[in-house]
Amino acid sequence: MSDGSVSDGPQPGSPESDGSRGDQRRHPRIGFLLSQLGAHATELFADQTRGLGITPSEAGVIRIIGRSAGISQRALADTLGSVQSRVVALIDRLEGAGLVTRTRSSTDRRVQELRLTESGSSVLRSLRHAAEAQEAAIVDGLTSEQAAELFGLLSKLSSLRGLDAEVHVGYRDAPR
Amino acid sequence: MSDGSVSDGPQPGSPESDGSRGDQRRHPRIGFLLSQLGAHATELFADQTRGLGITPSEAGVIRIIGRSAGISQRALADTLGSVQSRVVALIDRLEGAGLVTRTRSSTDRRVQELRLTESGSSVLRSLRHAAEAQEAAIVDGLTSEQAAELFGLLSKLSSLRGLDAEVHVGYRDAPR
DNA sequence: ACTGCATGATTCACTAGATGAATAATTACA
DNA sequence: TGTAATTATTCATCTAGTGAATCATGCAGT
Repeated sequence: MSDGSVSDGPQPGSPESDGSRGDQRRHPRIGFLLSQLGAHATELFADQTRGLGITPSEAGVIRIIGRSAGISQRALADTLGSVQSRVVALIDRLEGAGLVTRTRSSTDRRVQELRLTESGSSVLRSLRHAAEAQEAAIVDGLTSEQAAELFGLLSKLSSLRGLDAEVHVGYRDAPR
Repeated sequence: MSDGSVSDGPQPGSPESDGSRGDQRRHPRIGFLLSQLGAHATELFADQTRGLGITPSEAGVIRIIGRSAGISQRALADTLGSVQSRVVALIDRLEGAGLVTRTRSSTDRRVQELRLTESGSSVLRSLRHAAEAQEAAIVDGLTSEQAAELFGLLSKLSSLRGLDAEVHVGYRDAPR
């Protein structure tokens, strides 16, 4: 992901995309900056998970299982905003890598209870450290006042958009 | 893209991803917010391009050709941070849709000169309008002072990261 | 002019991630 | 009991993207 992919999206209106030259851009292009910086943050995060031998998706799975031990694959799919068949493949890999276990529920033998193994928990700890390091890297160059201001504005935007921080990004629009 | 994809990345450290409950989160999680809002902006943009019958990647291609009529596929690939073979497929589609033309250069018959057709230009105009509307939607709910402040902070972050607004996001790391 | 190398476009085989439909096992319920 | 819903799983398929190989063309040096 760190190489030259065409990367769908991150350019909702590039700066001066037309022939009208000069730096008189009528609009702030906050959308463009958000897409660009968001993609950048996302790729930094991907670099870090790659160092741990997992993909960003798998990192998300590990985080969710970490805070909801025993969750079913169905519930995991809902939380991710994904579908069951995708979760099967995801867990297949994480189970094969020894990070997650499947155990049939004793009360409902249809469901697989998902839990982190010891090394799964270790990966989760590494993920948290990586996230903290990344946070520090991102605000590096801003004063703490600026960082606080930025956080406030982004939080406001996020709540205005109805993006609940607890729910996954790809989930807004409901898997039909 | 608007449905439940697992969407790699957009969660560089979710809020309170562990068992330690309570809302005492030590870090602002600006990285998380940036990923989330960036993904959101990207998806809004994708919704708009979909309405025009093109993908976000194709929209990027149209923008570039629009400001550099006669560009070669090779130069386009470099600008996109992609590879020639990918561009072939992209242009195949846009040419088939009647938005772009290929003409062999008279001075160097290896190169294909890319230009927008009339409807290609029309799509480009629609893209610009869509981008403006999206910009308005994004800052809706912020005062103009807040919007200006946010723009300043995001610009600063962007330049700190060395993200040149003219260069595509996926291009930082050079296609080896 | 000839040779050899570089370059632009194209094709092709392959991969990864994702999606929806079908199926089997199990549970819930009328 | 029997019928419907639910969980996990498999499978065929799709799309985007990648790198290698190929072909035609241009160009520099001899």
